[in-house]
Amino acid sequence: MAQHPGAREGKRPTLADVAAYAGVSTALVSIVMRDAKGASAQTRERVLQAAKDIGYRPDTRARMLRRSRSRLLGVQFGLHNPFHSDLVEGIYAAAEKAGYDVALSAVAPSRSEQRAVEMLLADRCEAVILLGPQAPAAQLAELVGRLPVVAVARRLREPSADVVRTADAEGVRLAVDHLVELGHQDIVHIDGGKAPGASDRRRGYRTAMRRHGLAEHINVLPGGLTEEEGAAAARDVLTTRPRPTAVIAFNDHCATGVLDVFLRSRVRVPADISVVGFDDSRLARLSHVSLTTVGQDAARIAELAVARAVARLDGEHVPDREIVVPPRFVIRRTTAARPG
Amino acid sequence: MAQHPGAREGKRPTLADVAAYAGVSTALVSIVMRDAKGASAQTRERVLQAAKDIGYRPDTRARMLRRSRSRLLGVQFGLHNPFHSDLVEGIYAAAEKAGYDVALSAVAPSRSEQRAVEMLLADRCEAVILLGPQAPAAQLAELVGRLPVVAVARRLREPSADVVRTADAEGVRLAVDHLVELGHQDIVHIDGGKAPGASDRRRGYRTAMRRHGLAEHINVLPGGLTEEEGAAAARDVLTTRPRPTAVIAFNDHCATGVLDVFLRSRVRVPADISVVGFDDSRLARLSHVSLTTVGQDAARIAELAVARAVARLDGEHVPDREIVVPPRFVIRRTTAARPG
DNA sequence: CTGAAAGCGCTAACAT
DNA sequence: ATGTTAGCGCTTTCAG
Repeated sequence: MAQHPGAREGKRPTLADVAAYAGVSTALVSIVMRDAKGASAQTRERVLQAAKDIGYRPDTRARMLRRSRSRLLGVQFGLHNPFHSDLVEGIYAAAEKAGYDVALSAVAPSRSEQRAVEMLLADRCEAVILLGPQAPAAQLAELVGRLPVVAVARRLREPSADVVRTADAEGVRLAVDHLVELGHQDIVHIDGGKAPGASDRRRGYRTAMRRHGLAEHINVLPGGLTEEEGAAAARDVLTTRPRPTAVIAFNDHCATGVLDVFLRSRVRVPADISVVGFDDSRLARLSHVSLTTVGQDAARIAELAVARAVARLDGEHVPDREIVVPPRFVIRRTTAARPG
Repeated sequence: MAQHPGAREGKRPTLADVAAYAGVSTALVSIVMRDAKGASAQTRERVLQAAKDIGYRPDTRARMLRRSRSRLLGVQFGLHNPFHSDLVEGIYAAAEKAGYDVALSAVAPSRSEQRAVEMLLADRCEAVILLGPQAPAAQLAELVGRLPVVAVARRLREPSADVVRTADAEGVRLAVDHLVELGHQDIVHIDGGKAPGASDRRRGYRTAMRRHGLAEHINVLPGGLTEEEGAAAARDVLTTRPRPTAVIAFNDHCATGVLDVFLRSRVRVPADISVVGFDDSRLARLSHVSLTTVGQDAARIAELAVARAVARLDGEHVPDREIVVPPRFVIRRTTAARPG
């Protein structure tokens, strides 16, 4: 026996039902449901009770349709990316404050960015926020032609879309400064290949090293975004002579892989070698990891991205396409003075 | 200068616009857009071209409204839960095959299950799939009164909702069997407290131990779902005398915390002590982790959950409320023969 | 403060 | 094969 016989056609209660039940007009019910003014406290009460009685819930779709505004912010995010999860959480909060709903569309190995964005468009989102988009600039530009687009954590050279990102280069500079202060010279960078932000971080590393007169110690090892790639690179580090005394990894995940390999190889962190991550994700904060890292302020970035999207929708004058958020350097327990 | 002047009021092209442009009726355009029959190949071509020319995209909401079916499956998931990410990916795929769209609603520290479900209801999802819901049974039952509900990875004693879950108890039994075969006796279980599945896994552990005549070796340590909690429990393990030779952790995350502490304490895995996880998440598969674990088949669970939701919507006769998916035991490199 | 009525963009009968 | 038309559930003037 089906529990929801004809769930397909099942008519949920509508405004009209509530109106009939409460003995008022649909318009009045609408007013009450929207918390608009124009109804006496008494009527309001009665309508609310009626709605509750018959289990009425406003229909977002009909509402959107009528208002010809969806008040919907589309968010494209990497399903398996913890940093994106943090951002999404912040976006939910910021959007609510701004009076917008959020439509999520995930990108995964089996679901392309293209598809993800299509859904968002079909849902009539008024603007989209793309987290770490990999789409070619041309494609983004085309999208910008249709609606406001905010790209997060992705640099664009001729920004067609708005961009909110962390000052990647500066973040790495902070890391280098910190390590140099601790006496390190042989500081190696495990990079992120062509991931968003990777080239900036490489550049920041090289610049900072040079500024400290450590040009000859510059050493960029190919890495990646995953623990696996970090682990592989860490093995390279261990065979490098002279052996580096400090490692700046592309991100926290990568750094975790590095730590793991060092641990297994009886290389002590931070006594023998210091390790710095990037993101200040949950991972870095785990007490047994306690990773020194460059913090990206997910909450702030999320807030700014939403604010920017809303500003565009409100037709405000927006001076700059790009918002660069300064990183915070978080010193924990994986960095220490150079050994010896 | 705003790039989207009046983006608010900006009228996107509608069916009528396409119709006018192509010089046909809206009905015909509708037919073409839905790929329904009733239009000549020639007209079809012309309409499609017109749509492309003026950048038309069907409006999902209006479509839903009119069809009085949304063909929308609501999915509630834990934003920071990697296993849920795997499930979501599978659900996208399965839903598409079944001709449904997916509406995602995340649960996070700052966003309760209650809120998440509210959104799904407001969006007029026809059915909801809840991943690892923590809501009390009564609340679920109430929800079931409104629409078909499939709870994934959560046991219900008097299932009001449909349930798709892994045979947790059996999974742990497989782990115990494996360890006993390797000669282990002092096998400790780090549990998951009141997380979904935790009590089943505890029970499975106790039962299996007893069946092997190891009742006196039963030892359940309070743990949790996170690396942090796993790490804390691992410290307990190290102070237990006689020291256990094997650990079955609540899940892979927890096991990772355990591994980390062991590594730091110079306790070799698997030479000194064996470790087993649960989930077979990405984490377990990382080459440098290579965790022996009890695999939950995310793809299959996702598929079954969608199938069940669709079956309910189709008013099919469904014999059982509960679908229990057998676990796969995955032997990697964290288990070995008992030392000595 | 309340009600009647006109659509929002689309689909599905029903005509032609 | 194509056009006409009546709503889906809601919001929003505009009159009472």
